[in-house]
Amino acid sequence: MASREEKKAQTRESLINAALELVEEVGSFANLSIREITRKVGLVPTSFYRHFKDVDDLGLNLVDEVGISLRKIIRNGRQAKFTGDQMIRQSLNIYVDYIEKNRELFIFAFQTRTGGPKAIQAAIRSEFRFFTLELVNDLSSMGLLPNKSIQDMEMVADLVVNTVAFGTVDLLDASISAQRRQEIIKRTEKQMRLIFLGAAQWRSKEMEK
Amino acid sequence: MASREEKKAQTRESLINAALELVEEVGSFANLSIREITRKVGLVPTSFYRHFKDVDDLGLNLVDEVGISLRKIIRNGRQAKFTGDQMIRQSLNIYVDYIEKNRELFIFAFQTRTGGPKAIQAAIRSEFRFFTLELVNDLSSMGLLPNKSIQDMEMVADLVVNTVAFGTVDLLDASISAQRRQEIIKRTEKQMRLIFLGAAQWRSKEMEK
DNA sequence: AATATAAGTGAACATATGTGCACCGAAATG
DNA sequence: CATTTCGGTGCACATATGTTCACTTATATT
Repeated sequence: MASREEKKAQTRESLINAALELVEEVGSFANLSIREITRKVGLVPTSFYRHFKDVDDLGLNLVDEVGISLRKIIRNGRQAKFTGDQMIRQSLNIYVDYIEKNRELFIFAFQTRTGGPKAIQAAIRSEFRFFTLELVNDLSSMGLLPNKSIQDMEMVADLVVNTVAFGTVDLLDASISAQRRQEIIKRTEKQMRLIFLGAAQWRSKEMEK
Repeated sequence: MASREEKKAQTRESLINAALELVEEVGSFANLSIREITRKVGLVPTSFYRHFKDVDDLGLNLVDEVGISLRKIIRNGRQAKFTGDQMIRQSLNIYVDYIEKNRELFIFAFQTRTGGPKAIQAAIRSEFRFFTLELVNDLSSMGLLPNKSIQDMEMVADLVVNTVAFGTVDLLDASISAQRRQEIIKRTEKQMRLIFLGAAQWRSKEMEK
């Protein structure tokens, strides 16, 4: 049977999941309430304090999960050695699969990036910053950004991350059709191709500041 | 002296401004309350109903203001005929000046784009969609995207808008230094240059789907 | 088997919210 | 000047919230 700490971990999970579902339903993390969350799980409000200090505390735990997810995506991308031409599409597919399996978590992530409690905003941004830096590593080790300064590599990686992020926001909208979904992915893929096309030519232009 | 309707318009403005300030302070539109807003203005809660049906109603009015602002930016950009090479920088400067003079409004805009009441989210996205389509017009009439299909022009315009939008989010952070501010602008400019560099080369690549 | 721990409970409180209603007084209207 | 309009007021109520505290009861520890 379940030990006490297993049981605890389990209701803790329930609380986190309830919070995520509410974020999607209500459309914002900012006004989640302890009572709302516990109600959804079928607990009494005071039980919440056995697991988290307050709602922001739970939020920071969500951010940690986002961080873990981002690292998994990077790892998956790395171990799947792609062939030059299909690399963009394949990487994108890995990413899309992953975020769709973690819909609510990424809705939370992209939402909290610009809204909600400042501490959580800062934490999320820090995770994305880390992700961007990892991408710089990968892009340069793959030889995709030859002869570029660190700043320029970061600039490109930043552009890539933001582009994909924006596509993601549309993609996570629950009410889109399968066709629209494909359009969004296609569009994002094109945008990434275009970025790398520009990046390949960048060196010369960089000078004329 | 002030007529009655002038007076009314004036307190209406106050309510809107108070709401915008609160959005910046608290970090989200989602949990603004009627009492909070009226308290800030120095009114009694019930007065709110003389101007808006509820907080979401006020929100939709804010979205309208965002729409107006975006149209002004487009217009400004159009009437300032730029020379090819400096075009990107000059357009960006116009934009940056404008959003910094309307800080709170754009914080609201970028925040509500992914969070908060769904109706408002939809309204904001619709405004940005319009902006993107206008940009398509401008880019093509400026001859910046020759020989491209409508879809591809939209794809590029979308990329430009999103890139600038992301830069904006960082830029509107109140606690950044003047130096950091310049870095962000510089980075965004580079990213736009890179995009147009890629766009110029796009035609050939487009085929190999 | 006796005891200690701690997840979940339930009642209670102070506090905050949305909103209806009757009211006031100054501006608009006739 | 008499009357109407209407932005702002003050009170009231129902409802929702965070958080405290003492409690139960199943699991761990001894």
